[in-house]
Amino acid sequence: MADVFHALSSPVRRQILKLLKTRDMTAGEIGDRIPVSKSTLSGHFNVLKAADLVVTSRDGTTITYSLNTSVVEDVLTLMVGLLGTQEEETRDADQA
Amino acid sequence: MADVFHALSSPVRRQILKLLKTRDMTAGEIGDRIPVSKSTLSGHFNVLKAADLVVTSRDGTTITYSLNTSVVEDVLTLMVGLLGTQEEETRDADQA
DNA sequence: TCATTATTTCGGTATTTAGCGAAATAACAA
DNA sequence: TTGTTATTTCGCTAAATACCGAAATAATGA
Repeated sequence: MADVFHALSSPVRRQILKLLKTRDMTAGEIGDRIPVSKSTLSGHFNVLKAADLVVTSRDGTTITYSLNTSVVEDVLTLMVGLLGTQEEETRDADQA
Repeated sequence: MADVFHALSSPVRRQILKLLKTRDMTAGEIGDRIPVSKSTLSGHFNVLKAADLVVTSRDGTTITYSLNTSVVEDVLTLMVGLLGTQEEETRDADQA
């Protein structure tokens, strides 16, 4: 449960969590919604995984990310929703 | 309420908040308890102020820092207590 | 005004972080 | 085996952050 705070300190990572709050998504789907290279996104995934905020499951070549539903995580997503992903968000696709 | 998450991402800043949760303190008192230079600490104070997590009041030459008690802040300090300041904390004086 | 105490601002360096494109890995189908 | 799609790892650069000591600012008392 090491660096949850650090994981949450990035607007991009908060947006990833926000997307995953609506439903599970593959790395590619997330990539379609967040304007950042795949490699950069992969780095963010690693941070989120290290913080235990997301879990993955592989199905063939695609990897699906899901929020790690746990007590701590509940509190955190509550906060994400409470405070928004950031003042003016990265928001490039919120509902898409 | 801009970067609360960023403010919380530093172990030193989380420890400052933890200290202030017990009582208000002057910059000097906090300096006595956290092993970091006064100038560095001052930088951390700025981050905490920018995030609206602390407020100050001057009395002569001393400046006292207090937690900014507000709805958001309540949730946050709750989290700080819940998760600790970090795995192995900076903790050099918790009760001192 | 000069000295004293408390705190901040000012250079400066070192570490961390975010970002990229290209190459590597993984799973599978032909 | 070759090819295709999905994702990650590997250098790399640029920007942000943490840290320090020294100088500057602020408030006050002698």
